[in-house]
Amino acid sequence: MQRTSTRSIISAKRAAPDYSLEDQVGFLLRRAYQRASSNLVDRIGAYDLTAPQFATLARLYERGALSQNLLGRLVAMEPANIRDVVLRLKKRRLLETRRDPTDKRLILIDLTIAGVALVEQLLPVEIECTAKTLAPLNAAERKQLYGLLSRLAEG
Amino acid sequence: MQRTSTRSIISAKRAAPDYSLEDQVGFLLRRAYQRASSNLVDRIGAYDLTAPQFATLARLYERGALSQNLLGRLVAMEPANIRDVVLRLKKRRLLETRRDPTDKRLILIDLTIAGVALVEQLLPVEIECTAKTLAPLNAAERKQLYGLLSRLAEG
DNA sequence: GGCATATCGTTATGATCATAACGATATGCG
DNA sequence: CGCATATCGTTATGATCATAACGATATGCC
Repeated sequence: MQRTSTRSIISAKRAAPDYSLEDQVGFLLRRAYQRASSNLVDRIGAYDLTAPQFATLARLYERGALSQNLLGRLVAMEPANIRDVVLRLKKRRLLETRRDPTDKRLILIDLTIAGVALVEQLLPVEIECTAKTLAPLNAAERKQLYGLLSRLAEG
Repeated sequence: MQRTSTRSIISAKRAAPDYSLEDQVGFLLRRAYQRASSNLVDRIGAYDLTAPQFATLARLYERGALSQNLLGRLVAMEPANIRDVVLRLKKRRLLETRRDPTDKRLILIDLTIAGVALVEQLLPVEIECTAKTLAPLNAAERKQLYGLLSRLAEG
């Protein structure tokens, strides 16, 4: 028999008619991202680089010098966050910063020679990691996934 | 004229033959997750709940009392992380904890009455948020996406 | 020129995340 | 029983994240 209690422990399972956590895109996306990150860190973690850090370096490699804010937008990071990433990479001398002479608000950021070398070394590794993450999918499915995710991200 | 310098600023754009950041699943997943989270926080942020917090509450609602570690596994969080989430939700009296009498290692966690009420209030909101995130996709595409993401997450 | 507005970078706060090391408790098996 | 092994929760460290508030600098427009 269940005794009446002032405590509020309620341990019954409940059925939510139309709801399941597994049906929420956010939850699926979070887990898939965990998997992708894990695959990447397994391979480039030895270089003490995280996925966002490598994305930052790769963007600079592709685009050349960029202002901090623009760089942030191009790797989907808020100003406060890209700042921290830049500081860490700068401390490791993978990139350098200088003031824009014509617009004193801007901090121009660019890879150092060491940064370029590291990116070039890790580009093929990153490609392998993506392949590993996508291993469960065939070519057609990968293409589908990319299209669907791009449309989601753009809203 | 470019003067020879000991500094290593290199601002040339570079073409990486087989690489594009946009082609890396991890990057796409990160941005899609940002979008999904943003949609959720827009709606349930007023309740001061984050997506992982709500996932935790929803899992407890669905399953009833769970040990902290098992709860963490069921919402894809490491022991150290689920601990912090539980502490925050406990402080707000949305869940309660007690020791398992037969296994002293375990902390059993369950929703309070207030927690149950909040979950029931927010379940339909969460469903709306998922719908909003999925808005760019039609029914068939949503089903595709779910299948693909599930296979990715499971590896 | 001068002022309203916008952009850039910074600071502060708080919540996720992953990882490694650790003590406490259970469990399996000889 | 006794010990090796496994599991649970904790602690510590460091990296992402988002948000809000703020000063400094540019820009647009009168």
